[in-house]
Amino acid sequence: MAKDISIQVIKRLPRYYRFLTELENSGVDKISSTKLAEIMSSTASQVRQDLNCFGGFGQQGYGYPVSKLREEIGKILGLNKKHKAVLLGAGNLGRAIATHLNFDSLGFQLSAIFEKDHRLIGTMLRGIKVMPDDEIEAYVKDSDVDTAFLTLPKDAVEPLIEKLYQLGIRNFWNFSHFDIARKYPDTVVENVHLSDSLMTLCYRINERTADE
Amino acid sequence: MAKDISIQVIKRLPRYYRFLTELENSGVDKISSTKLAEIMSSTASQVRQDLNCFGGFGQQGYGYPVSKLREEIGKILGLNKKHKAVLLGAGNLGRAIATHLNFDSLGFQLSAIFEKDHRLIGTMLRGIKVMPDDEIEAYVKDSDVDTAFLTLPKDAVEPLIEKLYQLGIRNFWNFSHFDIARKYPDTVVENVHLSDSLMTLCYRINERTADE
DNA sequence: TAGATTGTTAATCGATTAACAATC
DNA sequence: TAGATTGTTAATCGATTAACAATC
Repeated sequence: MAKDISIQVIKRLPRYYRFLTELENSGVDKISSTKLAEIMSSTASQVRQDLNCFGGFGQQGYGYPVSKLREEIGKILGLNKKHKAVLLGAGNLGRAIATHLNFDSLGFQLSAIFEKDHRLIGTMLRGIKVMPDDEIEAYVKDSDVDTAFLTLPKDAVEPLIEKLYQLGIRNFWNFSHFDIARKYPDTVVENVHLSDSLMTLCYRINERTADE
Repeated sequence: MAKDISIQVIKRLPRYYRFLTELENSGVDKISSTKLAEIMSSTASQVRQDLNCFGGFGQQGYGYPVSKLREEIGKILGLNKKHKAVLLGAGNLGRAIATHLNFDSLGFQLSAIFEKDHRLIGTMLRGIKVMPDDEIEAYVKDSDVDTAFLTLPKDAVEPLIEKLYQLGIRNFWNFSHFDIARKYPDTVVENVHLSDSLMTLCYRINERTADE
């Protein structure tokens, strides 16, 4: 189906979706590529190119219908799906994710949480009881989990990842520095490297200061 | 100084840095662009182009000295600097960041933490006492803080951001959905949008599944 | 010296931007 | 109809890849 949309376009879709949601909530019902570009810090040309990758959602002489466009982008992203996911790690980061994100509207269903630390086992997060991490295998075997969220340090992910792979999990939201995609090329891995982001910030601050 | 290095190159630097650190720790003392490319899931050409943006760190016929290269990239990123930063929000996400990241080696010094929730005020994080958020102004005025880490929701950032700007803070590590750069074009903003990342994962999972 | 591997220029590829005809 | 704005093709720009001379 998808005729090779570039990753750059894909990475912009969540932002379109986010801004369109805001527009819809503030009662705006149509928007031009020019206005949308302004919000996106982009150009009208790029907006039209991006949206036309997926079909003509606009109307000439009028613009794009906000609500419809938002819905379409949601469908393209597949947010209506419910990929069953397990969260590994109920430390601060795991808890932040479990409590702040609304998985149901992001294409996932968080179905279980596992943790090694005994003090955290049995506590509740978003109505889900934190389970001991040696029960992962039994749990995943009996369910159709296809995704794992990894909020564990690299050292903890390393010995665990093979088991997850064997259990058939192929999709990873990875906060650790373990390079999953390199070891398992047939997986889908979205990395969130917070320290990389901070280093980039550092560079950009210094660059700006140097310019003056 | 910096002669307009593209953002793509900059975003790769933290990864080079990370892998070079690993190589150094495992006792490797030289590496070729070919080997480094393999680790980076890149090409030898790109590695050489990237590194040559900043000068000739390699030696023909030999390769790149791991330790030296790592050090140089650290300098380019400015990790030796210590930008004074305050963390706003000591919820799960704020605590995760405060406890997991080693700011000192990432170009920053976390100097204070502020929070609204009374139950968290007075608790310690990494040796720093969480302060009430109405003391931000007095604190920043007397210090040379130039950076803020924002782990608050959009609604909390919105009324706060003007104050931070007035206090002279121009650098933001922003976890909220508030669009700082759009309102204040003369700031440096590094956004971490976790939900965008998750939506991208969702798309890529569906795309992969559709291909089969 | 011969072999290896960089530094750097040139070629290719892809993404962004511009332009404009189509059309609401 | 006239005005506005999309859809889409063409032009430009920049990034990646390839090639090879320089050199350790």
